[in-house]
Parts: sequence; structure tokens; C-alpha cells
Amino acid sequence: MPLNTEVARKIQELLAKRVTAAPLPSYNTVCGLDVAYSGDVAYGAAVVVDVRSLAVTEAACAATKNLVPYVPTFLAFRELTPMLRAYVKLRYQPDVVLVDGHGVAHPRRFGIASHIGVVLKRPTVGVAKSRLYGVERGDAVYDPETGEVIARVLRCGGKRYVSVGSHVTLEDAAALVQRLCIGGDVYPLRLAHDLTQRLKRVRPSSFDQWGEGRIEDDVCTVKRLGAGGGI
DNA sequence: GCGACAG
DNA sequence: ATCTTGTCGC
Repeated sequence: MPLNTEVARKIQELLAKRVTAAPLPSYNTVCGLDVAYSGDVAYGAAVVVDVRSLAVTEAACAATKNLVPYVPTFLAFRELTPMLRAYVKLRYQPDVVLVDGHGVAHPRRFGIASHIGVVLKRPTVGVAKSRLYGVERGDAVYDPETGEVIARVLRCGGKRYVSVGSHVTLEDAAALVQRLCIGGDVYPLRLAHDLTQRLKRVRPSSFDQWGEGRIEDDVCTVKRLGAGGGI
């Protein structure tokens, strides 16, 4: 599927007004969202972790076809569907969602993490491995237009640009990511990435035999608290 | 016009 | 993101 950047841009500008930065209430579970590709199929994964025990409480995934091309500043239009299709399969709503990509550290203050936060009306945090927009100075990224700090740079393996998705403050977002930085990676995102990579390998390349954009639950094992099975 | 440009 | 093995270095 093609991408109409004219329309996509207006959608971002309109929805950006819905981004909020409320302080994050106490949280117990954090979900990591990621996507991987194989041919013309995108695999999305949502892995939920208990912040105290670091145990995986639940995980889900999905596959989608009819991919949209990647165009800088419009990543959400390519990865939103596979991420959300996996997310909605979760039985329990996680307290916070970590997204692989930027939040408001975006030219129109609406990266994929913000897009997901607004759509779900839930706390989301953007975690990217490289800068897309803004001026980096020390551990902060400033908006060249307003001078506002739009992202925090953390060291977790390599650099990690943390920004507000929505419904969280930058301070809380940075503290949360720092806390989940384990083994040189942001744990929930690492698990989501691993799951996504495995699905890509386990699945034969074609897509049709799995039907309307989804992977059978027996292949994408969904693990839950107290239940058996692994990711 | 030139350079930058999440995944 | 994806195509891909070995190899240099701490």
C-alpha cells in the first residue's frame, strides 16, 4: 500500500493536539512493542513484564500484509497496525507501553509512540536508538524551534533516546527506561524484539495460509501469569 | 540547492 | 528494518 504523506501529515498534526504529559501513577506491568519484517509480511509483538520480578506475565503477536513503505517521520503508518494487532490480544491492560521509536521527539511532535498513546489513551514512552529530530547536547535533545527538552539520552548498551509518547512526563519516562535497562537493553523491548525475530524465522515465507493477517495462537504462544508455555 | 532522515 | 561470516579487539 502506498502512503499519502499529505494526508498522513495532517493526521499527525491533528492528533498531536491530543498528546498529554501527566505524571505516571504507580505501575506494575510494562509492555514492549516491536515489529520485524520478512518479505511482504510484518510481525508485531507485545510482551508484558512485571517490573518487580521481571517475569513475563503475558505476550501476544500478530502478522499483517499489505505493508506501507517506510518514509522518515511517518513510521507509524507502517508499524502501527502490526503493533496494535498484537497489543489488543493481551488479556490484561499493561500500566505502561514502551515503543520502539520516538514519541514527541518528532518534527510534528507525533512519533509512533505518541500515535499509539493517543489511540489507546494510555501511557506510552518512545525509545529510539538514533535521533530523528532536535539538537543533542549532553543528555538532552532540544527542539530547535521552542528550545524545549523533547528527549533524554540514556546509555543502555548504546544510546537510547527516550521521549514522551503520551500520558507521561519525560522525567517519569526516563526513570522507567533506566530502571528497565538490563543486560545492555531495555528489557521489555528486547523481549519483544526477540519474539518478533523468532516468528520471522519459524514462519515459512508465504502468508496466505494463515488467513486474514494473523498468526494462529498455537504458533505465537501466548503466555500468562500462572499459565504454562513460553514465548 | 544540500544535507538529514525513528524502523 | 533487511541482506549476511568472519574477524579485530578488550
